[in-house]
Amino acid sequence: MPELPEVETVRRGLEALIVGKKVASATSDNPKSFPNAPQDVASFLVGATIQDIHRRAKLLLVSLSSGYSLLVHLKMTGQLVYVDSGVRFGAGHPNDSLVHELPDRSTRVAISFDDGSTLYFNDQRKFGWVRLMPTIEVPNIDFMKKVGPEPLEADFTAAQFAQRFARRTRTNIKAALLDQSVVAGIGNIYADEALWGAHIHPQRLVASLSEDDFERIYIDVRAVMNLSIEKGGSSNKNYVNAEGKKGSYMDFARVFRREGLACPRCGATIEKLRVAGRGTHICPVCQTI
DNA sequence: CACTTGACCTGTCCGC
DNA sequence: TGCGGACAGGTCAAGT
Repeated sequence: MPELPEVETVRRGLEALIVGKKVASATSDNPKSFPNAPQDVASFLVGATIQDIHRRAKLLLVSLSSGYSLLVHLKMTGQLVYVDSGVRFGAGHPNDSLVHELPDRSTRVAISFDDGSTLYFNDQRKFGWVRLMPTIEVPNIDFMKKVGPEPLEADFTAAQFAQRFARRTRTNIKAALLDQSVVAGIGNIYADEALWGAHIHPQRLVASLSEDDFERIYIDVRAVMNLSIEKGGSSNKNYVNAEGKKGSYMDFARVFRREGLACPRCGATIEKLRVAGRGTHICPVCQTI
């Protein structure tokens, strides 16, 4: 599911909804989804107050007054949905059949607050996870040491962006964009959207790209991600924000999941191929090898 | 090291 | 209507 814009949308929602709340109880039915739940929940989660919500790449970091943090990775189908009394999951979506009560069969973790509200971690495919660990240790985890820079930071330049690819010259640009250690937060949707914007074919070898090519990719990565955050992210299927509502970026997508439709720039028919093991969408006229 | 592929899971869709 | 296979927004652990 969620790439940087979706995780950032969830982060902003949670910031408004749960900061300052005190945890009353927490349950998990699936050890894979919350591995250290049994031993640490009672000691470091229950009774703690939510202090703030940060994001690094696609990872959410919820810091607690106990000195511990809750780390959440949504992977492909994870959702964090806050439910106040009386609010139903999916409410507000045009398709009424999506509206139902939580928890449901994809609920893996439920964290309840002392005001009666609950935060649900739902994850159909069980790839995502929640982990509790001391806040002071967070910067030392492998993820933090390996992950690349945040592409939307104001001081992140086109030259720095291009430099990050120096290590990945023998592969294609799509695989390199998806590599979280190069630049953080880009996933399958925004890789395709940005490469279309930059007129670059996803199978172009990194070594063949010019400074000018990198600058166009840099500009488009930032443009599509900023637009998506503004639109509340992309909802292909599972993604919803912290209030259970879908994002609308897919209404603005130019190539992603638009195979068979017209390229909005030249009118040619958009094609789907497989690059770096992922479904990949291109305009065969605008993007040539 | 850099690179590729398959695995992790559940659900849905598409062709027979 | 049923069944098998491909595929789905992301990482990992293996292999070369």
